[in-house]
Amino acid sequence: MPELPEVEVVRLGLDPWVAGRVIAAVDVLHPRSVRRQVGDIQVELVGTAIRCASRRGKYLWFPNADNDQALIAHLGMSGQLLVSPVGTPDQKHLRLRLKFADDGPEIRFVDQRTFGHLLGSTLVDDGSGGRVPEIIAHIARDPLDPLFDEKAVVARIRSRGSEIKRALLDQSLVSGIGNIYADEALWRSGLHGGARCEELSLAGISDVLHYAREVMTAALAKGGTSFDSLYVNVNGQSGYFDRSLEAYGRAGQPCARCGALIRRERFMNRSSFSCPQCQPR
DNA sequence: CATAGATCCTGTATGC
DNA sequence: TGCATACAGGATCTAT
Repeated sequence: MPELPEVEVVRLGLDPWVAGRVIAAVDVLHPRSVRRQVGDIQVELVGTAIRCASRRGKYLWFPNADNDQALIAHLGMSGQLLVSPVGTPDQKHLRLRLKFADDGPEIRFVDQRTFGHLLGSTLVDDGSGGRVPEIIAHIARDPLDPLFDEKAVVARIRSRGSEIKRALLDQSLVSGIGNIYADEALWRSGLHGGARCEELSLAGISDVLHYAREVMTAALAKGGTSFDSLYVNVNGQSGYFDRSLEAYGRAGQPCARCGALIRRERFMNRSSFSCPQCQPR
């Protein structure tokens, strides 16, 4: 389940393999992986050089060096972007292949559950002198972004008429946080995800965001979180932050702070893990 | 407009 | 053993 740290690991791994390279072909092997693409993806991308690998929240994009277009990629739940030498046998769920004019290693999009996708997009002004793909202009800056405006985000969350966990997962408020890191940030805060935003103090919301940044930074330093082979870096290797999780996936195990048994609840059609003692409803 | 819920997908684990 | 069901969940779409 790639969230910000996992996507950043992928971005870091991809950057040296895409920067300056000219796309020679885009082989689409599964239509669902390009379901949001409107025009001909070949026409849009072939013959252009990639400038670098960029990221906001859980979205990646590769801006072209010579025009105002970019290739966007989202890993969804199970997407992988792998660097594969030409001739490497096709991976089981290979959905798309980027070939380059230098005949060097391909970038392959492998995605078991096909929640991920890629598409071309034009770049627009991001409001701070930078460029961002038009398609993801509604995605908020993430807590690791130097231009993340914490005060403004805290105020927006405070005025939300919903539970705090729902707000943390809303990528138009703050991006990059998914189910795992939301639960971890809430555990560190001692807040139950069902707490109403409008009943929290500004300082309390600020704390949750600090913890979110803290836990995602720690996860990034360990190469991200993965429970199985579905999340891997560009070399196919897994991160090992799962050993550091305090709440997520630990139902029935003792809370590291107080010893109470971590509980599991359903929320927004998915599992939430919390400590009944440290995080009362 | 803001918020809540349904929906897409496939491999693995579990229950009877 | 085999079949059915639950589960994992990000972001978009639809409904209220």
